[in-house]
Amino acid sequence: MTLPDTGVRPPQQRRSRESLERVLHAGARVLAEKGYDGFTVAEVSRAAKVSIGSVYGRFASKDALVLEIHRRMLERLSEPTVDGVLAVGDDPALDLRGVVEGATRRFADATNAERALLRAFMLRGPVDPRIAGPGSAASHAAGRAFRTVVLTRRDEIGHPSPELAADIAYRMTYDVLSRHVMYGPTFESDSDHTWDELVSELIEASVAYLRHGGRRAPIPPAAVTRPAAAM
Amino acid sequence: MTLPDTGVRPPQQRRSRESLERVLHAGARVLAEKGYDGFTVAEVSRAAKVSIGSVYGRFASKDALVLEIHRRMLERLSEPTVDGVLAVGDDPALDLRGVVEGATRRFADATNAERALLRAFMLRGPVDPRIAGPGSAASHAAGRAFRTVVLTRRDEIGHPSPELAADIAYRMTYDVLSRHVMYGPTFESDSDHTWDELVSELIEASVAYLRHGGRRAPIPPAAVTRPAAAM
Amino acid sequence: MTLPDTGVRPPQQRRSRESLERVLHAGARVLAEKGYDGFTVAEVSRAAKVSIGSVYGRFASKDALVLEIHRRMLERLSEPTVDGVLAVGDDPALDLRGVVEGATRRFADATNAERALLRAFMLRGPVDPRIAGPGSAASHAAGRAFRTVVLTRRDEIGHPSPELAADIAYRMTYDVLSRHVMYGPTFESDSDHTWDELVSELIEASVAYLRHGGRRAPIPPAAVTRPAAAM
Amino acid sequence: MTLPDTGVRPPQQRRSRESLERVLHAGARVLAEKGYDGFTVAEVSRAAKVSIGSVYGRFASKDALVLEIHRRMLERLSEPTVDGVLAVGDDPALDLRGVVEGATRRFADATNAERALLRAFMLRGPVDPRIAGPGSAASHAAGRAFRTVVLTRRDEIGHPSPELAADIAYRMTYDVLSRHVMYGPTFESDSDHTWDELVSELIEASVAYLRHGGRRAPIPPAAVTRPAAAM
DNA sequence: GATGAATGAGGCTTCATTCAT
DNA sequence: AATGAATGAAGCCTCATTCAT
Repeated sequence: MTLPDTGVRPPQQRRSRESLERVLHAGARVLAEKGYDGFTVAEVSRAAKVSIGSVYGRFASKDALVLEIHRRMLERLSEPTVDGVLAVGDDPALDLRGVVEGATRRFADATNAERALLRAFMLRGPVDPRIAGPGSAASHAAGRAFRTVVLTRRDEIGHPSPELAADIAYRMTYDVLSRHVMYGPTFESDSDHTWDELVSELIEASVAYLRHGGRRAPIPPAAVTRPAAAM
Repeated sequence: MTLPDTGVRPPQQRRSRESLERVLHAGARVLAEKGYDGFTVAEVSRAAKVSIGSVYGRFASKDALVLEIHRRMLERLSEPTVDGVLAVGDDPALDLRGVVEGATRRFADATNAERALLRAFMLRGPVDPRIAGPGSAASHAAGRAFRTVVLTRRDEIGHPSPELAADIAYRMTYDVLSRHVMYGPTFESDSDHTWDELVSELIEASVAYLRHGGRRAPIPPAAVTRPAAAM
Repeated sequence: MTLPDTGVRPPQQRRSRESLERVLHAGARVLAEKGYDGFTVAEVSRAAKVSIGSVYGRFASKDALVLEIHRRMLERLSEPTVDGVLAVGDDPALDLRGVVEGATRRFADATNAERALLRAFMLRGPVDPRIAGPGSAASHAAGRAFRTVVLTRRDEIGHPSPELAADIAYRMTYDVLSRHVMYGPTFESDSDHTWDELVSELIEASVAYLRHGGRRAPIPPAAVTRPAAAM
Repeated sequence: MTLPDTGVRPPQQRRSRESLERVLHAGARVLAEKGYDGFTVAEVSRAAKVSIGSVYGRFASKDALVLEIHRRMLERLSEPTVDGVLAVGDDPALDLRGVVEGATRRFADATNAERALLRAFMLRGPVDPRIAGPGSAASHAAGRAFRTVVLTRRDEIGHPSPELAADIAYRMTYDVLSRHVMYGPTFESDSDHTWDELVSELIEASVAYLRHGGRRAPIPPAAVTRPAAAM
């Protein structure tokens, strides 16, 4: 995944590299704490203890700074997530539940690690395609990895279209966790699940859906629904 | 659910009431078409063909206008959704799949009907608690209805905590559909499902999860996983 | 000559028209007194005793204001000049000197009337084609009028190419007077001629050049130079 | 002609002198290519491949650099022009036309050689007296030389005030050529004369004006104006 | 009441100049 | 001396809100 140029002015001295990092960290902090609306150049310059001119010495514009913060966050996030998820598939001891659990937890951990920044960018994405584009690309990559891993246990999948099911399972996971990041634990529903509970149940839901999801014509619903009752 | 005062100045005359409605509709249109960033008082006044002064004659502030548009959207959305969802539970012919399908489709239809406005408010919510509060309350109400209905088919639920499962199923539905509304069909994953496909699979996933989700100690995973194989 | 849209926002109330004029006059004053460099929106707003926002209520941008001031100056200048110059040609009593004198004086008077503003715009033209374009067009129109009038006395013109000579005569007049406007009376040369002296001599020079300018092979220079001496 | 101190810091070492020259040349290039607006210290430092600090090591301020570039341009321009023009007067074989032609061509060549820089400074002069002053002085010197030479052929001058006529002729030449330099060939008038054509016609105009210009009392205007008609 | 003009704080950006390294 | 990073005043522009008509 190639990320676009974000208008960063390459530093030539040590002092300048330090200040560039100071600005980036301060910017991320401001973004995380005050959101995109509170992210003004003056505020960043204050937080970084650097003059406004200095910010512009490193970044072509406010947008360039935002995009670079975003780019770096994705860099921290994307490759490790993809690699981590793919690695799960390599353990032959794991059944479908095992790989779903592994992949989901890796993904959830990565997401959780960048909660605060992700929140700001997820709210900005729909307004700015330069955020949405790379963000979406990173999610696509993670989704491909998730599907790849899940489909290695294809024989355990009962859903008539394993590809579709794997995709939907990824979306459910991505969307529930994203929403948790954006709005907190109790927005949609008043029961306050911890992040770990949420993750655990998403795993359960994915596994159940992959195994049993999708209406299959030949099997009468009742039979599918209550196999245990038949025993 | 009590909604807070939103700073609307009660109109005294018929002409006033008409102009108030014009402003509200134009405001909703602007919000839907140009997003929160494009929602300026001047733009609304233009769209409503009403003077800026008149807007302030009806609403104490720009925020008051936004909140009132939000309040009305929730009004259109909330009660019908809750009632619709609850009504599903009253049909004794429906099994668990039936009620999940009915409840999910009612909810999805309602959400879809307000896509454009919802999009703007969902992006605003995390920044403004006066949006998030009522929005969350409305979602809570819908969630309660969903759970209530689903739990009427409690005997079909295999998940060890039916309440938890019903809550999670609602969240999955809410979050996947919300994200679709906010970011479009291909943000998280590159396969482009239609709204209806998405809804159908969410139903499948919810049903599978409710029936089979949740690890239960006594039952060895393999047995649960592949009952069909035993046949 | 059609002038381009300059980004003026049409006023709808009397109050607003007044303020528009106030801004335009103040802007012209600032431009005349402090030059283009001193022409800041804040300065204009101060001079017009109007808020900065008000300026932007009338004009889309600082540039739009400048262009409108320019447009109006050209409007005051161009048509009257062209008409005045052309009218000179209609007097049958005038010989070549007469029409050159009339045309030159009309032109000079018009130029002199807008000295201060012309100065600012002449310095801005080379940097901004939106100034140079209409300015040049206005000069072209005046030049055409000048040539038209002069060429009605074609039989008095000794220059082998009357069209060329008329054009050059116009340029000399335009350029000397423009430079006087831009730099004052003593820039190029230390003798300090009044505007009227300058105009008178430009007339003399034009007449002499039209009558006797251009080397013609058959006529020996001496003969051309001093016909009077032959008498 | 004494030129003022321009704030140049005298270089002590060879390396310094070289860098000073680099800055001056780069500055002139930037001024010529991007105009005064594009002339920023950062741009010059880039063009000169010298640090900003070094620029300030050589010149007290941006203005000091500009003034020094100006001073040097005048140095290249002024003396050679004056000497060249004066030399023309020494050739006894030349009549009035001859000296006017010689002086004008020397002057035009010199002007043309510095077109690009002259353009920038001519636009700056009216704003900055430290540019206008020396520039004017140089022009005065050239004007004096021009008049001196022309007046050596005083007996061929028909104008009642030869001094005035010589001065005006110089102004016409200076102003037409300057304007050409500043605005290009077609600003005032749409016919596009080459530089050489322009120079040739300026010579014709000057000669004609010197010989025949100026109304003389004894000769009745009508007689002068329309001798042909009398025949 | 209705209109839309007026206000001005606050946001982004540039660039001459200073100064630590 | 040389480097280029740091500084901050000053410029342009937007927009929520007020207020004269």
